[in-house]
This record gives sequence, C-alpha cells and structure tokens, in this order.
Amino acid sequence: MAEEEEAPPHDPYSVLVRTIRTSIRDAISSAYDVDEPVEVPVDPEPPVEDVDVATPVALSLAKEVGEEPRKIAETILEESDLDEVVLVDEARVDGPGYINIRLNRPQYAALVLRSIFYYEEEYGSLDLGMGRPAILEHTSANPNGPLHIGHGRNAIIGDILARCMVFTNYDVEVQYYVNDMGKQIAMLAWKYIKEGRPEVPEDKKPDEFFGELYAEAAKEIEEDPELEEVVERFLRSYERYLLDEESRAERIAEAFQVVVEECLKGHIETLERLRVAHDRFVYESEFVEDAVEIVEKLVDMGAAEKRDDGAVILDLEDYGIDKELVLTRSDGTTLYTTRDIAYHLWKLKRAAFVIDVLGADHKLAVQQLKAVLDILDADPDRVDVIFYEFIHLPEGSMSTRKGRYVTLDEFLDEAKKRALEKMKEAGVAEDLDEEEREEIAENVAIGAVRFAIARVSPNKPIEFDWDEALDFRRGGPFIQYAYTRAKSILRQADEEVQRFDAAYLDDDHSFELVFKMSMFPRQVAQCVRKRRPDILAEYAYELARAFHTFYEEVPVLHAEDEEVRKARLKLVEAFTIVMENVMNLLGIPALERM
RNA sequence: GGGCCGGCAGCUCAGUCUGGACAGAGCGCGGGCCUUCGGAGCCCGUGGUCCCGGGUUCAAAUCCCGGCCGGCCCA
Repeated sequence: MAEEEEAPPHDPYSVLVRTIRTSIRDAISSAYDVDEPVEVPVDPEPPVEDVDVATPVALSLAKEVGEEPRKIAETILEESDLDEVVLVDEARVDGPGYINIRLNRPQYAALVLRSIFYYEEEYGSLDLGMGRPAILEHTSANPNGPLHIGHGRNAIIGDILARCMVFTNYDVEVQYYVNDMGKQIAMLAWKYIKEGRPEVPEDKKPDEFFGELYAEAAKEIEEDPELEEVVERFLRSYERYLLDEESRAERIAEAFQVVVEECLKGHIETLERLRVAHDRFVYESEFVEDAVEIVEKLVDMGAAEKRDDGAVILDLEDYGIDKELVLTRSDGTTLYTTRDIAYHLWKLKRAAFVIDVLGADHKLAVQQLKAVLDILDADPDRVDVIFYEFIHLPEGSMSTRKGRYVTLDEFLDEAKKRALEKMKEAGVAEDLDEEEREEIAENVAIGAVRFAIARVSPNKPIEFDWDEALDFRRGGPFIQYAYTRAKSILRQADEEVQRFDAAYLDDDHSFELVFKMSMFPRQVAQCVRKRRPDILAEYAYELARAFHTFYEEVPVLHAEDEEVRKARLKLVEAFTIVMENVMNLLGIPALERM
C-alpha cells in the first residue's frame, strides 16, 4: 500500500543545510560548554575533490573552547549523528579542521528532482512577501529624448526585481514616474512652439525626433543665456496653469503635454521590445497641489522657514545634511524634490514597501527626501532605494543634452544584426522562413542586451564597449543555447518517462547539475533580499555552464543502459523547468531553436 | 574642501555584508575535441604585489584607521 505522499520541500538545499546545522549544533552543545547557539556556516563550493559541502565551524570555535581546531572537528563528528542523516554519505575532518561532507547523491538527487517536478513553474518561489503590497518604481526617464543604455540599466534592474518579487509573493505594482514638468521639458516645449509645433515624421520614432529637437534647444540656450529666462517663464506658467491660477497658459500647457506624450510613446515602444512592463504611469504634475499643501504644513509645524524673499527652505542639519533644502522658490513655484515628497507620501499610503531604482546621482536628493518624510512622520524606512552607477561611453558619460548616447533601440538592433550573422555562419534554422529567423534573432538580441546589463552589480560603473557587451560567448545567448540544447534532446527522445531512479545520477557532471538546480530557490531569495539582479544573472550563467558540461560529457539518448537513459532524460527535463523559471525572471526568452 | 561608490589576471567581472583550505569565471593567448544528443559548445594549459601603508586576528581580498587613483553628488 502506498503511503500518503508528503509534498516535497520548496527549497531542498535549505533542508540539507538545516539538517547539517542542527546535527552539528547539537553535537557542539553536548560536547562543549558554549553559551550561545553557534553559527554554523556552510560552504556549498568547497575546493576539495569528492566533497560537496563543508563547514569551518571548528576553526572559529578554537578560541572559545581552547582546543585545537582539528580536535574540535573530530569531537563534533564523534558526538554528532551526521552519519545517520540520510542526505549525508560521509563526513570527515580535513586540513586545519574543516568538516567536509560528501552527500548521499542518490538521496539528494531524488529529493531535488521531486521538488522540481512537484512545483514545476513554481519551483524556486518562496513566500517572502506574504502577499504584502509593494510599489516598485523604475525607469522614470525624462521624456525629452529616447531611452539610452543608462535608462536601460534602470529599467532592467527594476524589471528583474519586479519579476522576482511577484514570484516570491509580493503584491507588486510597477510604476513609471513621468517627470513632465522639469526644466528639460520646458526647454523642449519652448523649442517645439518655436519650430511651429512640428509633426513627428512618419519614419521616425517620436522620442528620437524630440530628442534631436531637445539637443538643438539645449545648444541654442547655451549660446544665448537670455533664453534661460524664457524657459523659466514657461515653467512658471505651466505650474500656475496646473494650479488654476493662469488659465491663459493653455498653449504652453499643450506644448508640454504633447512633447511628453510623444516621448513617452517612444519609451513604451522600446520597453515593450525589451519586455519591460509597467502597471501604471504616474505624472509629476499630478502632485503640484499636494506639494503646495506639504510646504504649508512644514511651515506650520515650524520645521520649514519662509525667508523674506518668499522662498521656503528647510534646514536638515539634524539629519547630517549640510545643504539646506529649498521647497519653494522666491517666485512661489515648487521644486522637483517638493513634488517627489508628495509622490512618496502617496506611495507610502498605498503600499507596505516602496522601492525606487535611481541613478547614483540621486543620492543626496534621496537623503533629503527621507529626512523630510521623517519630519512628516511618514516612515522613511519603508522606502528602499536601489542606486546604480552610470554607464560611460569611451567618449565620456552619456548626455541627452549633448545628444551623446547609445539608445536602447540601437543596442538591440546591433545585437539582432550580430545574431543573424551568427545564425547564417552556423547554418542554423535554414529550413525556416525569413520572418521566423528574424524573430529568433530578435529574441536572441533581447536576451543578449538584458543579460549584458543585468550581470554587473548595480554599484559598479560600466564602461560600455560594443564587442564586450555583445559577446555571445559569455552572455544571454550562452544561456539560451543551453536551454535549446536540452529541448533538442527531449524532442528527439520523444517519450514520456514516468518512473526513474535518481541513483543513476551520481556521476560528477550529472550531480553538479542537480546540485546547481537545488540552489535556485536560495538564489532568487538572495536576489530579492539584496536587491541584486546580478546575483540571478550569475546563477543563470553557472547553471547553463553546468548543463553545457553535462551535455558534452554525459550521453543521454545514447546512454549505455535503459534505466540510466531514463534517469538522464528526467534530469534534462528538470533542467528545462528550472532554466525556464530562471529565464522568465531575467526576462531572457527561452527558445526551442536558435 | 565634504559625502557616497568603485579599484582583484593584459581586458571584463564574481567573491567583501556574514574573516577560514591553493583568490574564482569569461575574453585573450597556446594546445586538443565534429563516425554519438546542435561546435553560439566542451576539455587541458597560460596568466594575479586582490591600489598602497599600517592595525585587529590563530587566520584578512573580506573587518578598522590613514593615503592614492577614477566616477557621481554637494560646495
């Protein structure tokens, strides 16, 4: 009679670690007199042949206990019940006192595969968010030109994080904050009117068109500083218009709105191509009234001070910020930061967590923002900002103003071109028609671009280089190719394996793959907790590498034995499940053919 | 001048939070693997004062202090 089968663990690696920890901890407390529960670090990649996991715990205990580390390790092993743990095959002491553990590979492989097949597309998903609402804001580029690769970094970091948070049960709303009333927009609106409100040419993306217009405007204004005042007047008029104080400014308001909407249209088109989605677009101009109220409140509280010239300023020295914050200019208009405070108050009311993805140049502004939120008793700790460093071009940092940038569209186009060349060179997919080949190349391009940007940790500056960014050998295509190879095996096997014995997966390459797959839930959790998409990108790469090695070294369809063949087919199938989940989180298209 | 971030192989980067075994990958360079599942791949080799100087520790790329260089922000 079959027993009632228990659901397998969501996170087999954690089960393993917990078992080992408990066993060692118990051994320590029964052999030694230590007051606090001991931290037992577990190393999943010990540098020793035939060892799967290890712990240096005996080394760190040496001082407290006053014994040689090796001796401590031996005592721990004697006292512990590690040899009775099913997942452990052998535990021994090596080197200066490491406890090295070889796993019971058949047992562990069986556990891992059971989890993967049981949860399938949910494998890797731990309940970190418990359904709590979160607002994640990213991209939020000024609508005065096309998105360049710097914005791409923002969008991709934000998008991967959003996908990971949804996957780990956060109730996420992704927002794009449209900066529709900054000085840059005023410059563009001015130029737009000056040029007689030109239509966007048919053959041009609107953001590209207005980006060029903006660069021209910036140049003109630089050459004739008197125009600065004209632009300032535009800005004032628009803000008063929004507050119903100056209804005559309709023409100006309309110019603002046209340029913003057109540029935004272009942004969305690019983002869709890159598979980046937003749930909601929030406009800065919606917060003008709230901003005014907040300033009044801060003055009433006595926190902010109204100077003789009419400007309202806030002293933040108590927060370690020497620079005083201007909330209202002497002409009565509010500033970006003031409206940003209003926006954040609004977000905090609607969600348990607020996450922003911002360039490193916003660090001071965020410090100020958080200080003000604290003054307003609005819980700044619930606002978490992910900063990323800039992407530089060989000729300097990117600038919309100077018209010096590599757009995301160009980046994708170049990637696609190279993918097509590669396909031709490899003579791949020749039986498909032109359109299908284009589609594959486009998907390879998306994977290449997303991976190139995601793989670098956010706080590291990137020097952009075409050949390096589009190196298919260590990039998205490498990952996609692993998946494609696996799918190709499954297609040819053309059989549905039901029962199999994981004990046949104990050779080094198969087991390495099993072990890597078992790390997936943990990697997702790390990515969410540390807000570091690069962790997941790195993991995807390692998983792909483990598969490529397995593929080259271990025959599946031509396995020496029918039972071995079945087990390996299931391993390949499990790999496609895990890899598909990883790729979904990274937004890298999974392809049957490429 | 102040604040934040980075500096590791010729190049691009992991590892630093939570200190532990010879510091890991990829590119490059040298050599091998297409009579077996797709060579956008695999294997072997080459290559490092972990920016410098002190300190803490049995043990430092990792922690602390002081410098240097680069980026960003503020003045």
